[in-house]
Amino acid sequence: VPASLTTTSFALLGLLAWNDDDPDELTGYELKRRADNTLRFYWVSPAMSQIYTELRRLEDAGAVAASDDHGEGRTTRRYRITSTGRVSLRDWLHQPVLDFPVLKHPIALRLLMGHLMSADQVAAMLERYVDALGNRRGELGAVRDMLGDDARYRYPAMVADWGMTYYDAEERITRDLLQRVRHETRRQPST
Amino acid sequence: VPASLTTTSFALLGLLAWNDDDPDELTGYELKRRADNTLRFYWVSPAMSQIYTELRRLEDAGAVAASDDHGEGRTTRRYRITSTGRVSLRDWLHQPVLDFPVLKHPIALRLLMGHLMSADQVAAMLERYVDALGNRRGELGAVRDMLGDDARYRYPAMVADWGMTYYDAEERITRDLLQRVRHETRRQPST
DNA sequence: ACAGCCATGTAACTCGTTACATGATTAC
DNA sequence: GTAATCATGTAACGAGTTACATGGCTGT
Repeated sequence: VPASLTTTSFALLGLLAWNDDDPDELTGYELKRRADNTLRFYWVSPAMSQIYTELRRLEDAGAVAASDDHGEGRTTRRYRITSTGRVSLRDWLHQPVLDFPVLKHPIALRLLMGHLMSADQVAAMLERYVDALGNRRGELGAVRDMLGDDARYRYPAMVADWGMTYYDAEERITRDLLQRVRHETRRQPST
Repeated sequence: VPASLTTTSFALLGLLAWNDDDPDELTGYELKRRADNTLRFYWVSPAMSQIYTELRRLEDAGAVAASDDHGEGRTTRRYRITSTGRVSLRDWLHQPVLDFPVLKHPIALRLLMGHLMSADQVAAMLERYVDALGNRRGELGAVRDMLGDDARYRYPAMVADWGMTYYDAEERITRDLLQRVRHETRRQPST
């Protein structure tokens, strides 16, 4: 018995609390897409199977309510947040944040062992990372554009801006490192 | 049977490959401290129990060799990287990096649901985060100072510089957000 | 004498993943 | 007709955590 809700549970619950007035009724599938547009950049976008598992847990906790939709043939379940769910979510938000952000940075990790690679290899790795950053930044930019300046999406927009600034900073740092690596290559040609 | 080595395995193996000439012989405990000074900031510093588990796995894979140290009374095991280990580590570094960095950012996550909090609460959260960032930045700064400009620690120093720049950028962004939240508070006093 | 650090390990458990299985609906 | 997308779930597994257990060594 999993007992209590995790941060990921609350993250998903938060996605169902987007609108105060006209509450969303989402399928697991739709919730996954919403997670891909938001959670992915600052947390984790859980696998589909995990989404369904969490929804079941949230339902057991009374935080969401499901309604089966026996349309024609296919049955879909739509979930909405309950008032109980809103209360727990607010309670959770009221608690002081204990954990510092965790970064799992495979490029930084490898750069730590740069002395085991050739300078060219390090440079190639960093260049590929700059490309990947550009892509990511583009994806987040698209999300940001979708949010517009609608007052309802003020906070999601703020977080998206945060993310974009972060990616910009990251690109700058990486380009600097690239120069540093290339510079030292020139001075000490071979490794 | 766990089969193959993970990124964390290679991260720890990399910590044992610090010096090419005079190879380190570390206990699990010492390895943990080294991880706390480096891996913690860009990857994860595994729990003690995990360190011992990984060392056993690396030993099974022939990547490290252990020597029992029956001093007086207490027996300690010291691990050093083997030539096989160096080869696997190099092989691993030669592979293209497939994964984009993963960020688990509890503050950004909560900010996403800012509309469920009072502006004061959001501001307080961000202020606490700025403090925490300062602490972290200080810790990393101490590590950076220890590395100095020794050519042997060039790459670790580069990564530490990266991290410090990152924390600086993060603090700037957070302060901006803080202003944005306070600004909108003035315009729309209560929530 | 006692706290705090050094040192090693096992056991239970949780989170989340991939792989598997199934099938309806929609667009071309 | 067939590929892509929508939709929902189960099963096996892996990585890593916390809790537990044990004990030596060091400084005050």
